[in-house]
Amino acid sequence: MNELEDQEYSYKRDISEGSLVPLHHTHESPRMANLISHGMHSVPGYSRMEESLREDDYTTYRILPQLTCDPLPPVAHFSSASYPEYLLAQSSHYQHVLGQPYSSWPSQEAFHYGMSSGEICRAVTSISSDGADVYSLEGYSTHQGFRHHDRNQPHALLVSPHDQKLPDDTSNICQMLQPVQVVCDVTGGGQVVMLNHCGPDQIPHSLMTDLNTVSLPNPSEQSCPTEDHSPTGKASDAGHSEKFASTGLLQTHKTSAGVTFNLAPGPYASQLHQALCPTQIVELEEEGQTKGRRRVKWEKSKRPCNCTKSQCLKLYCECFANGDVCNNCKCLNCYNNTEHNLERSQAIKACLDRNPGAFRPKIGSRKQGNVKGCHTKGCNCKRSGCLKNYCECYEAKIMCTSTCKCVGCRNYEESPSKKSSERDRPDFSIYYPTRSPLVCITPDVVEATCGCLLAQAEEAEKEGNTSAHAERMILEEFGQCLTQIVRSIFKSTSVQFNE
DNA sequence: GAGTTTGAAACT
DNA sequence: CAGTTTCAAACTC
Repeated sequence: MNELEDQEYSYKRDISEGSLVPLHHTHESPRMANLISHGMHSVPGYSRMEESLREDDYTTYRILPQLTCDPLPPVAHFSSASYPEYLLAQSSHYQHVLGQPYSSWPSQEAFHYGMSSGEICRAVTSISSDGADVYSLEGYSTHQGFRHHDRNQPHALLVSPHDQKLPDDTSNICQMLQPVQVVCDVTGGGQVVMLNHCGPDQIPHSLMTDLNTVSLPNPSEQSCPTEDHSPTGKASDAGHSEKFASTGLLQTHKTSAGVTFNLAPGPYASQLHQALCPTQIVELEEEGQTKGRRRVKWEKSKRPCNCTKSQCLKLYCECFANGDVCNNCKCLNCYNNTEHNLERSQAIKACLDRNPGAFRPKIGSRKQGNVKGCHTKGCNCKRSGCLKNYCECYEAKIMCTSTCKCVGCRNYEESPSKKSSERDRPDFSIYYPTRSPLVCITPDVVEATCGCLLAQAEEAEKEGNTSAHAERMILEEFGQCLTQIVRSIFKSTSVQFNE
């Protein structure tokens, strides 16, 4: 088997215990109580809930998948992202080699439940009372048994001590210790992201119907000489936790029973979730099947960077900004790889210190009427008219909005310049978000109008036009601005506007 | 492919 | 927070 084949992953069709869905209930949690009262049978694929232990005021519930009789629905799908490497600063899972079922699976595969997991999500979030939208829970388990650890650590979950058993039989790899992280986004329609530290061998086949992933790093770049391939993966995970803890991105906790678990702080969990947005997901090509295994090939679509001075450790680097390690790039002196984990982690931390939302997608979630969402910060273009790819809004195929601070913007609905631009642009028909209607002439509108006029004056000057021609251009621009303002006002009041 | 332009990110 | 510098992508020739 060559190295390329080593990159391919095989997936076992069957596991006896399935993926983990840690749920927790405290007596203070009416949401969980409500969930229980309505029965967890509504959770697809999970039909049996057991009360496993009772300690202090807390009760741990365990949901065991019954894959044989309650398969997960066909809509279920996973996606994965490489961003979690930021969270856990581990070497890549892409080193996993077929035929070594006990080799560690040191990095994280982010498995995103696109299934109707609202119930699961609500259950998970019910452990916390801090009102956050995104929760990140991490621990180790074979039997899905997490329990609340500390009242002061609402996110902290601990695995039951009995889950530390390791298998005697190599064929029974699902009995292995299964480190799992659950990220739950309440605002995302009840999405649950599970980060399996273990190999995809342990993913139920029924969950593999629509598997997506991000780019596959080159094994040579991903290799980590210090990586531990011990059968249990415990040493690796512990090491990774330490590395991670050193970056401040992950807290490592230990139970009285000696069981360790990791906890990613909420903000990073949020970014992790957002890193799973479809824009960063590429196709996974299924190559074929062998007995009980799926063999897949990961396809890379990430655009290579050409950084020369940033060491690919600043947001100038697209790979870094997207949460990817550089792979097949043309960059020089690159540190955005697992060989420079320390530098990379420090750089990530520095970016997050500067801007906690640094790794969040710039294109926010869709809003009313918008097909593709809007730029969260808005652009600041001055000379491109927002009709070139310099403009982040234009590049993302979205209209500029009132959030933008651009000057001389043409990237709005029905802009004459934009119309001609659209003709040269493929797939433009798929986006028709509307510019936020300006229902009155606010100072912002005045400022924007003046900006347009100034831009037009600059353009006239640049073209060496006569003052009369420049004047005419500016007046025409003013007319366009007025037309736009009036049209927006009429549109917002649903009154027909005839030019 | 080299040089220029552009605007985001980083820095002061 | 504003102004300046750095940077890499987009663009032009």
